[in-house]
Amino acid sequence: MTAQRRLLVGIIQDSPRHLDAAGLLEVARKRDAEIDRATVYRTIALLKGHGLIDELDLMHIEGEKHYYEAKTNREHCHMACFRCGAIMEYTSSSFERLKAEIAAQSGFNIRVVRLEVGGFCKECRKAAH
Amino acid sequence: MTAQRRLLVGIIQDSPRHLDAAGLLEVARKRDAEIDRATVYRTIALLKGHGLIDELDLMHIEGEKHYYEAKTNREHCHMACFRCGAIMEYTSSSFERLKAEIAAQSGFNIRVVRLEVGGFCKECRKAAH
DNA sequence: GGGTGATTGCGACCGAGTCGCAACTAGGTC
DNA sequence: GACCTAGTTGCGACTCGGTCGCAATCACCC
Repeated sequence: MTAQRRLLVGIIQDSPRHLDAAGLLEVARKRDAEIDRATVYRTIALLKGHGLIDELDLMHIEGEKHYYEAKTNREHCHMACFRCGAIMEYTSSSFERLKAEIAAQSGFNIRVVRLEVGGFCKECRKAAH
Repeated sequence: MTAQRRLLVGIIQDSPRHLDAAGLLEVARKRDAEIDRATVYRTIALLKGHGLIDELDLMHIEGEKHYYEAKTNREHCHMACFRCGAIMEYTSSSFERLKAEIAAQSGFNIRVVRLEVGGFCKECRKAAH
């Protein structure tokens, strides 16, 4: 447990928005100017491997970045609006049930689930071509 | 509609396995040695934009590649085994219902849905630590 | 068959992520 | 508290998936 790792974990847990590796580095540098890109990537890999954070693509709405969030106890999906870029979350017990169904039917030992939706949000629907 | 596009669409539709851009280029080159990397990427972007193909990450089991498949009429999810690397598909009406539920509850106009699962398959469960 | 807007191939480029290595540090041992 | 060592960091070079600008070419329409 190094100072760098404590810092990065804290940032991910406290961040209100989803951060990508570059964003995480940027925020971390404000508190530790010496922290390196490689350390950020290595810490992300470590946390991911231990199942402490989830990786998101958010439908690649903004380049090929990967975003990270602290693992929550409730499964939720991410919805990305192709027009305004808004990211919304949706939590549902149906999703939990589907996950259980998949595990039961396939015999899979599920470690990570990622449900992402792309489309147009309520506000942008009218304006969408 | 150019010969290159026809070729690429045909390959994606007929491929038994999920191809990434490099794999697609490789297969395409067997029938048209002149076809270029950029054309492959541009065609993928075109088809994706028209909603004719879906993009998959398959939980980044093998690097940061993106895989593509022709859009099917039934929603299905992809399960990737972290140990043996097998990719399995799972089709379920619960998934269709969840999609409808999300659309109804959020007011989202859903264009793309991606459900990916990572874990250990039936055969690898015993061996998994 | 000729014109033209879209598409291709090419090469240079970009940016996310990885790797090897030497310096450093956490935290266990005496 | 000083010492030791395995593990971690910072760094710079590198890989690789994907993009871009441009000149040549092609598909399609009249």
